[in-house]
Amino acid sequence: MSAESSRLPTAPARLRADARHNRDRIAEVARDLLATRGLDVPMAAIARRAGVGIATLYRHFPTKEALVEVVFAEKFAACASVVDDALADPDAWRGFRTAVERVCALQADDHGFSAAFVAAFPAPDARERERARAVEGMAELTRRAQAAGRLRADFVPADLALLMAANRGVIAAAGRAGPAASKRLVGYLLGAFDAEGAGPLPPPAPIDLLDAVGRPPAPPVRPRAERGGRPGA
Amino acid sequence: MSAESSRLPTAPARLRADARHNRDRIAEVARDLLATRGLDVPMAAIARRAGVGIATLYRHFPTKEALVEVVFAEKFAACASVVDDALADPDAWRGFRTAVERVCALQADDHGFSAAFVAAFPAPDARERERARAVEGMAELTRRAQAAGRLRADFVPADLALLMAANRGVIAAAGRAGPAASKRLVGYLLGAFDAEGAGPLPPPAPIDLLDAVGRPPAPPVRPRAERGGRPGA
DNA sequence: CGGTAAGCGGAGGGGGCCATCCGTTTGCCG
DNA sequence: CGGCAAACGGATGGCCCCCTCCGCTTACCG
Repeated sequence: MSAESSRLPTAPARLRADARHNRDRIAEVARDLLATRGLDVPMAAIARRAGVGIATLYRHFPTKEALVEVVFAEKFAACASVVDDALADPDAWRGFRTAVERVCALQADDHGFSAAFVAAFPAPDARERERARAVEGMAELTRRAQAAGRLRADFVPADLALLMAANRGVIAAAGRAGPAASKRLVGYLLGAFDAEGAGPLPPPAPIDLLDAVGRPPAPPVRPRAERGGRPGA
Repeated sequence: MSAESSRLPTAPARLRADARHNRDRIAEVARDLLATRGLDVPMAAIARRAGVGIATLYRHFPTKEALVEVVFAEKFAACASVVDDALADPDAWRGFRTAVERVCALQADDHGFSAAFVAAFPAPDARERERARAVEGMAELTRRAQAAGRLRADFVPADLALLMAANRGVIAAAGRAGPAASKRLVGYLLGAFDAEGAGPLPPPAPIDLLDAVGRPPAPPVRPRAERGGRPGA
């Protein structure tokens, strides 16, 4: 955990003070916008809100992928540490349950997280290994919880992917209510996974059917030209 | 159910034979491509595959929205009739369960369906009323199933939206395995909804975590220019 | 069979996005 | 305080998408 991870070997390690400041500001803004509006946010928007030109943004992060990778690195780490915590729990079922809840909460708190979890991009090897370790950790939690007899026997690790995919869908649909909706979904599914039957449930979240089923991502205002009347006139 | 629904009042009711043929072919191709590749499929792709020019496509369907609306009209109807069937079932819980299963299956069979359910667009009034009726029908199924004591009391109609959103996420993530993954998710959730505890479960579907969490929609080949070495050459 | 309008196809306008180029400004070191 | 390289920013190119315009073809009707 040194203050700053190593940089590309060819790049100069020292940045001018203003450059460093801009870089940090860009990362900060990107974190916010990516979490709020997802991966679709244009680079130009990030640059503008950071108060820098587009060129500056691209100088610090040669591609959008690179920016996303950097921004979500910490989320990765959080995810991995959640799994580690869970593995340390002596109660296998509680460990499994809290790991699921916390990972799903990470997903819900950050619109871009899911999409960037694997970064969608090649992903550096180090990150890739970290991811693999987290996945293996979840599989281990699954085995333990099943051995403890609390997780139903027909549960398979792929069901975790199912869960996360479902969670992703709910978050995308619920908008502002994402975290609440996610909690309720997870509550239902953990109940379904539990060999001993259902427990209490998080409260319902106001999620609309239109959203559930696929309202367009962001139809703010479409002042497109009139149509209908032929151009004749 | 006349052979052809009424047309716009200003448009000529009679089409030339070739025009009619082309229109049908376009609709057919659009059905296929929208179901397979989702709403993102470009109009040009539809036109090309239908063997017509882009202008022809736009002459028959003045906007992409209009095309999607027409193409998914029948899916709407199928959805509504599923609810009607379920309402006719004397066993309230079975009606609820099969309605959920069948609607989710509709979603799974057609990538574009979710996104087009409300068409994302204003949607004609008739369609809008149909949709509202279906929603009300589902709410009624919910009440009956709860009255029968088989659906847990803390279930709320919004949980149906939750379910469909989750289903949407799973389908988007599972790709080819969408229908299987959807079935398993629905199996879990119906188990969680059931006041009497879990039943048997559909088999697991091979869904990868990368997909669950947000692999890019379609990264076929990106032969983009090299980067990495600074432009300094 | 011939005239006419309905129908056709492709080029291109307009917009959004990612990424780059180049003239200008500015922090840094002596 | 002066000079230089590092850093800046806006304009720009390329790509993809939706949609429209316009000259040519072809089905239909008398």
